[in-house]
Amino acid sequence: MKSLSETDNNPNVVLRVAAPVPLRRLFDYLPPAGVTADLLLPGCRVRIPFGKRHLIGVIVGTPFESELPATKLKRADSLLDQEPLFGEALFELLVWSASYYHHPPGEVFATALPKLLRTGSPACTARFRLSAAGKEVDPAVLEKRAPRQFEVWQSFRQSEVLTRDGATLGQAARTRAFAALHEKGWLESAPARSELPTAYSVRPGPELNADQRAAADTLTDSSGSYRAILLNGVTGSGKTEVYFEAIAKALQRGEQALVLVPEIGLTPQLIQRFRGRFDAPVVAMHSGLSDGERLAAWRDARDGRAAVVVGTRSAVFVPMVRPGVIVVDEEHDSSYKQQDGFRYSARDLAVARARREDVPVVLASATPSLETLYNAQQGRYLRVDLSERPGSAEPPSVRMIDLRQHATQQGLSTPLIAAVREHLDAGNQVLLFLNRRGYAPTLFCTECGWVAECRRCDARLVLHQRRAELRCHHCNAQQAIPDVCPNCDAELKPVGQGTERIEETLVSLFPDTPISRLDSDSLQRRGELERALEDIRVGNTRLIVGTQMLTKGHDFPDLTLVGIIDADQGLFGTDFRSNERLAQLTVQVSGRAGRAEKPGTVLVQTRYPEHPLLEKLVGDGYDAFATAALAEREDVGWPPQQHLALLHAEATKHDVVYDFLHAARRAVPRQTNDAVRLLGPAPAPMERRAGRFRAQLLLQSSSRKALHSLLDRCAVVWESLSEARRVRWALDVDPYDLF
DNA sequence: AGCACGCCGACT
DNA sequence: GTCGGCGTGCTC
Repeated sequence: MKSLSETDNNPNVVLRVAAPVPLRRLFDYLPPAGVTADLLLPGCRVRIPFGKRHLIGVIVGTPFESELPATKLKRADSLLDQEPLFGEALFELLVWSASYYHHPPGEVFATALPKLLRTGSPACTARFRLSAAGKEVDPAVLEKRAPRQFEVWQSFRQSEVLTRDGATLGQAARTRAFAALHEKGWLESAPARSELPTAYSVRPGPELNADQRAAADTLTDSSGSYRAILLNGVTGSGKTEVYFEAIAKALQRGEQALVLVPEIGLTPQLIQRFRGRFDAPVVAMHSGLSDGERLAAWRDARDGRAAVVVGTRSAVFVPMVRPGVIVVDEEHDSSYKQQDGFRYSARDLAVARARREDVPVVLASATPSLETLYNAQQGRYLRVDLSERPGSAEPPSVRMIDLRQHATQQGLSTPLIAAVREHLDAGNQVLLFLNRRGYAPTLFCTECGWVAECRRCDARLVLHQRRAELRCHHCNAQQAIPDVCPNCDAELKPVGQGTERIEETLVSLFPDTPISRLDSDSLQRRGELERALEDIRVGNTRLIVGTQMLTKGHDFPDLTLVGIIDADQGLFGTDFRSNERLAQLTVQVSGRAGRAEKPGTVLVQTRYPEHPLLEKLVGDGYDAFATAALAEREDVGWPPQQHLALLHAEATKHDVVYDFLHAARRAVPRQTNDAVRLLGPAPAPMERRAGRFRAQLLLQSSSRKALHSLLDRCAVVWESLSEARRVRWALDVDPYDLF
């Protein structure tokens, strides 16, 4: 029998690996054959045998021994990286997020990595140069025999060291020629480049007004160490210019900037704006990238080739050699919360990352989330306000229209119609906002009361006149519009209004006015939104109706009137966040109204003008609304003062959902104190959706610590319940909504 | 999650 | 007689 030291060159090291499986534990392995312990660094990928298959996991630790007997340990297949994929701060953030969100660590790492890295692509851009043999090649012969190879060979001779994509020629030809040269041994690997620029170049920015200057100075004063800053500025106050200033300062020190933007905010125009301001490489990371593009952007960020990374939610996990500042634009936007799988908040993780990287983080919004306002109130974030609207004298005047007092025509009240006419006659533009697509939300039988309902959801089918169909907005099912009531053959009537119907009404009321509807139905193809916005910008479109798509976007130069067609949807929503969302939408849409010489007007239609939160919002503005809303949240025990976690489950069979949730509740140990309240199991606000029954168990606590210590103990138990196998379940820490 | 094993129903 | 349904166990 051979001694241990002969069979194993590092007997004392065990690899603790996060494997990409939905299990809340780590797996121990022996190091791959022939790999010395000093190469096995946390953050490197390893290929591992796992049951009958082979997976790629991430090393999270290298303890001296495993809790398991050595005989149980398998040997890892191979080490994929020579250096960790993440910097120390980012690595720690990932480990911490797995525990904070009580999510399987392997899935957390998998979420943080581009697909190609999950499947084994090299993390470093391989670099090559001509080998000794390659230099000996007779150019004339090669040129004659293989002109393509010659061309690639030439480019290597000129620049000495190149990446695979550095040579000339088109992609396919280049790859083939490259492979041929490599095959012949004429190319060899070159060492990785390590030098970083000491500064990225920046163009001079526009002149800032006093307000902006002061804000920008506060931001730049915070550079070099962690600080969370709420940059609160009304629409048009020039927030972007202010954080651009902070980015510029970072770039000048040779530091990178990470900018998170909402999903719909990352437009080519925005990227252009960044490229215009910074004369340094700007890379975009969003869902539209191919796998290859995504990996390239990831590598550029990690190696410091990218000075600025602008990305959506998942970009919060992009490694950067030398981060200098993190910005979260429109921090209140709900797209920062991932709603499936690893349910993280990119905004919250941006703050957590900034702390670990020891850099400032800027949360920018005209309508900050109540969480962020609360954090500012508590002194955890520094609040910086931008009150001025540069070049614009006055904020728009906001008034309510009491729908109980006025006649309406398809949802448009007489005073609203009169105001629209007045503003159009004055040569201005008008925008009407309604967060409901389609023609009518209900198709109703006038005789028997039948309504068209989705077979797979607890929801009504929405009538889409233009497409001549009934459509479910929750599962996307569609069907033909029946001519008569399927129940009693009587006439069917559309009830209520969607944007399509408002557009129709406007066409009949204002036949000579160019009208445009902006929602996801009217803008199916790429580029249509851009064209529609351009038509508005140059003034071809005078009257606009649309959904929340209108909250973001361009300047509408002649827009002087904004109408909120139905504020009541958000007033009594099932969700604790619905009034916050209503306020944010209203303020964001209203922000489009009014420019320098043309003050704006906002009209809000409601049946509840005396609703206290609406009154605050309309009368005193967003801040006053937020103060009142925060007080209300405190009274009822919702976030941000208290903390929530939601155990959500769904399945095609009703009973298995509740069986699981009851078992989960029973598995919660009796608390010594009742620091955590358990609510449910209760049906989700829409119990049946896309053919599945959905229910949830809500955990609520005033103590984050108590909530998390309960989850620490319970998550692994829930995971192992036999009932858990029959449902799709998810644990959502800090849920955004209670769907 | 994925993959194996094991135990009961309608089929060549 | 077997092909295959999904309940259950396991993954270092």
